Amino acid sequence: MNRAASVSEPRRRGRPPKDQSQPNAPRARLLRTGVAILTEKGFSAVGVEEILDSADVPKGSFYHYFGSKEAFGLELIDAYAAYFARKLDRWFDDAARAPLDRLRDFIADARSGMARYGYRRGCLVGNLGQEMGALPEPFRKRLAAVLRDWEARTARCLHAAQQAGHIPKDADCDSLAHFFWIGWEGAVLRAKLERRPDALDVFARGFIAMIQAKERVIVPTSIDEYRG
Amino acid sequence: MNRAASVSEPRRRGRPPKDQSQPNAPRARLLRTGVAILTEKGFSAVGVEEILDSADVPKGSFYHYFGSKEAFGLELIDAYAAYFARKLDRWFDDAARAPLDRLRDFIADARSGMARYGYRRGCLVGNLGQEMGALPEPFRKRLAAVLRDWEARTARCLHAAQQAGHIPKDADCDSLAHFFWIGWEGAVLRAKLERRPDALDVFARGFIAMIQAKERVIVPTSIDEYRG
DNA sequence: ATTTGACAAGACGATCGGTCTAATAAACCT
DNA sequence: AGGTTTATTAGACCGATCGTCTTGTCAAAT
Repeated sequence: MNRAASVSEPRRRGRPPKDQSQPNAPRARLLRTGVAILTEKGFSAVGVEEILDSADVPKGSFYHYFGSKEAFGLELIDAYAAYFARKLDRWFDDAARAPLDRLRDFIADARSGMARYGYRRGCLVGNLGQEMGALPEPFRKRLAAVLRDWEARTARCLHAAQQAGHIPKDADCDSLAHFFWIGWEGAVLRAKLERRPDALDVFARGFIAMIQAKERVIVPTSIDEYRG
Repeated sequence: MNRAASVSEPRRRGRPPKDQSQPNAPRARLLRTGVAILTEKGFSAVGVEEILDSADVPKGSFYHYFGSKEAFGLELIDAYAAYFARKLDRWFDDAARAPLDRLRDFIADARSGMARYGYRRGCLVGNLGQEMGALPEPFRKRLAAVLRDWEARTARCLHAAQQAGHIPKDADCDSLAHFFWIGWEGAVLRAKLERRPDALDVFARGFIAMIQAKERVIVPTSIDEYRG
């Protein structure tokens, strides 16, 4: 509707916009740096200028690319969610690996990702979640939706494991995925606080053992009303 | 050594300090409101003035009672830790209840505590943990120590359950307590994000089922090096 | 060359952050 | 009472931050 037929368009006049899809176009740099800084410090603690400086983008440009700090924050969430969804798919859809190994692979990757930055960076979603009280309302829905999306992807992986007979037939994979992300965010938080991976390991081990247990461990809760 | 014989002291000169042990002496009010506001918004997002206003303490007084915002924050952690430790003991040492019921009681209490404020307030420790990158270093050790303390109290309760035969003999209660607090902080975060208690319920149920499982679920990790 | 629109530079003012100094209040002492 | 000592408060201070805006430069189309 709004940008249809961009191909046969009679070519707009004036300076054409930079190809902002280039991975180091200013706009993309701002998003990348923004994610890096906010995963470490959160939203309220960081001023736009710090991001500008770090991304080497002139201050005058910020409000050319983004309408406000809030709008920037929302785009940051989207960018992070997209990046992370790709990552999840990369691990969870790797048909060459057994489903539960895919989960283990993801966990190992996340672990080494935290190690790479000295356990100083956490999860953007978890970070902003904690700040909810100080954040503009639109953030809430967005963050909650992102987590539900990750849970859905995780649940698919668990279903695959179930079909492969690696977790019990009667396990409720959706609830298990929900449990996983509740606890995993806690583990990331803890690892960041302690600057060591122990929490990640403890939670991951516990979870994997738990889903393989013969006895039913998660009582399926009424997912019915579990909607945004 | 330092404040010995305060009874027979020859009475100091000058205006005597207000009795700051009174629960609504300015200093105590500042700590109370500080906890309330920071559990909602975090540290960096909140200015001292907001706390002063809300506590009805004049701005000039702040640096009479506390050396800086940072010093105030540290005291806040202590106050919260003390408050919470009392709460834990109250539930976990209730000899009239079966050990696992004590855990359930604590969970129910925390749940209704969150409900009371519309799921807008989380856990001070979790909140500040997320902000680590933006917080002065001293906070880290303090927060980590608090969590270890809570874990130790929880482990005692689990040991009692073990002795009562309600959880398997070979369960590693320390590791289980560790697992609990990793995930519980995640659940509080999630509940705050979604403004609903579901995450608390899901995690609590899963955990309780898990610790009762006959199969060993948590592989005891090397707790050896697990020191501040 | 000139137009057009994409982008950059950096000042701006309002506001708010944490901190500090000077004033006031409340006891005590002689 | 009048002066001394200490507790508490009022409000100034200065630097930072946020979002905006004016001005300038650049690249392509005409």
